[in-house]
Amino acid sequence: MEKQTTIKDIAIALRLSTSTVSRALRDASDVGQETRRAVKALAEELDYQPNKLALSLLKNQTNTIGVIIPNLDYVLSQMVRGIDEVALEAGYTVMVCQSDESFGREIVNTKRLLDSLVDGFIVSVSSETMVYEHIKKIQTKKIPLVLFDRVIDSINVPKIRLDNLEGGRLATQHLVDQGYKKIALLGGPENLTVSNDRKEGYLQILKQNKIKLDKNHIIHCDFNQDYAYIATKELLSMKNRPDAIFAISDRLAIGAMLAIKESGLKIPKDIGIVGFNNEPVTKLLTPSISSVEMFAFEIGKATAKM
Amino acid sequence: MEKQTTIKDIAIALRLSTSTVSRALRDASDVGQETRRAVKALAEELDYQPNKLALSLLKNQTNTIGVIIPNLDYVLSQMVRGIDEVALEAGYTVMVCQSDESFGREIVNTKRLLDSLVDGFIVSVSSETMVYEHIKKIQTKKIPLVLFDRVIDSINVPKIRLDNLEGGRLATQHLVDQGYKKIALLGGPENLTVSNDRKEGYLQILKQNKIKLDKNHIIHCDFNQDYAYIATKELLSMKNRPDAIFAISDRLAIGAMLAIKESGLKIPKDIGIVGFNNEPVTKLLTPSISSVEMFAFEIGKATAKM
DNA sequence: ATTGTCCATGGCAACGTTGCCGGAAACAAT
DNA sequence: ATTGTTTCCGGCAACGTTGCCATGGACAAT
Repeated sequence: MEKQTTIKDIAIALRLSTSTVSRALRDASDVGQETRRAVKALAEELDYQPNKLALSLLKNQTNTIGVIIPNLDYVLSQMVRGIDEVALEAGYTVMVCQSDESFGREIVNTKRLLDSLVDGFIVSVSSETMVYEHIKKIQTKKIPLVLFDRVIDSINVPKIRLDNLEGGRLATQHLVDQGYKKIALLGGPENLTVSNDRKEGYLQILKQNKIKLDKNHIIHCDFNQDYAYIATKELLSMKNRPDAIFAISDRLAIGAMLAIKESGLKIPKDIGIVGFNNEPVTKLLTPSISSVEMFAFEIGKATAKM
Repeated sequence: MEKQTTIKDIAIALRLSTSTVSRALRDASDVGQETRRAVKALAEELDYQPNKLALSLLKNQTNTIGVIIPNLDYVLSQMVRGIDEVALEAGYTVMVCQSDESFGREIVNTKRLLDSLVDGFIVSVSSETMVYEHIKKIQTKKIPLVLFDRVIDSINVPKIRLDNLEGGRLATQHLVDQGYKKIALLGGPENLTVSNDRKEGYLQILKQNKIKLDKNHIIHCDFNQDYAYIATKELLSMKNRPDAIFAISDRLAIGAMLAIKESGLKIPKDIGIVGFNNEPVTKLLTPSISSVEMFAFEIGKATAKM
């Protein structure tokens, strides 16, 4: 790392003071025509880049926003892309940290970003996260914070998420419409609002259609394809085997389909399935999982704007 | 954003000098037992966090590494996860920027990161990138740089990539072994080494097996599912229709399969297909695309270590 | 000739931290 | 009593930048 050319270098070369150079560079008033020209020319020649660190220190503002997400699956990637986009335009840079669904990592990440003095936080909590001290800490420091996708109800900040309740209703209704009667739910971790809202929608629709619920047909598992695979195997081996599955995310749906395929059952003849999230690959699946639309990219954009 | 408590605050409260407080906090020598205890206690109480900016300015070191990638598809996500992992352990934070396959964006991003004074760069160039001034600039500033996945041959820096040549050979051989004779290539942009190496492997295997090549069977397209879909349609409508397709990435393979499915042809009876990259969803496809294994995560780790 | 006004520029402090040097106090050795 | 050696601490500069105030010269108005 070579040392950058500084304002001082220019000042010395031109026998000026740093103040004058600073003003000349910023097109401020109170600078002579001639000097201004000279300064700018030399700056150009020496490839002068203002030192952001010094500025940040002075202004106590880093022009950086920290993003903490549990992973980089398709949906979140899209969101991040959206965030990135608006941040770029607004002159901010984003620091993305993955908690990898681990609570400990999430803590470390917030800590890091916190003392990197980011100007704002955008967080989607990990599935392990059940204690929110670290999040609250962000608040007490009065740093802007937005929660997205996975949201914590008990914390009072701007939140962005899908209408998961409605989504859950739609997905379930879709299966009901196709005539399935014993619809199982492949859910996420029980503490996640995303998952619970979708589940609530599912329950509502069952009730509305007077379908009796077999409690064994509700399985909670991690957001993990392999887990879903195992869970589905279990579902399929039940005496009262479900004839349809509502998987709370596409990733889970994929695990489920693998299990179904292996069991020799046919979709949708023997068993129906519906996912959530709308990853593009799902188009491929035979028959296509009817995923609920969700414009992650747009959502990311909206989040970042705040 | 509340103002952080500084070393000065502690100094004043304890009627000490900032130097002493600084030393006490860092467990340096030359500090009395008693003072040290007092300082640490107060620091704890006031929740003191050292200001990284000030430190960075002083040391001219930000403990940050910049990552520029064209997108966040499955493979790159995995790589980023790997990078993230080692960076975390090493006490670095990563700034991920997506160029979105746009040359302009890539330039802006490098510029941003450059004057954020990152300590190192990890770059995978966009598919549009054909001029490398911005990359060279990183070099002239003597900032550590590693190119990965998509690599530029003409630049002399550490590079990390798959053995794409061998990968291309394996994939093609796989199809040959299954008895296909007219193997088409669905390639990426022509300026990308990744793509070209795989293509080279493909050509080698055809030659080795004395399979004559129909030049029309080689199609270059963007790394884009829709484009692959169109290209495949074209392939399928040829007089001399290929009986197998080697898609240079899984994403392209998916596009191709969509087109095939629509045409009513059956895989693998009527037409064979093989992808690259090993996205996990490909397990699902009937029959599974035999993707060449690639441990993106490990690769990301290796990259970051350098 | 004195005063006032304007313009261009320089000087200094500040942001939060550390590194280096100097110095006071306490005590031991001469 | 002088000198030396510790031990603990404060002062100052520096990192690169900007904001504020001071200062000097030129020139016009009195």
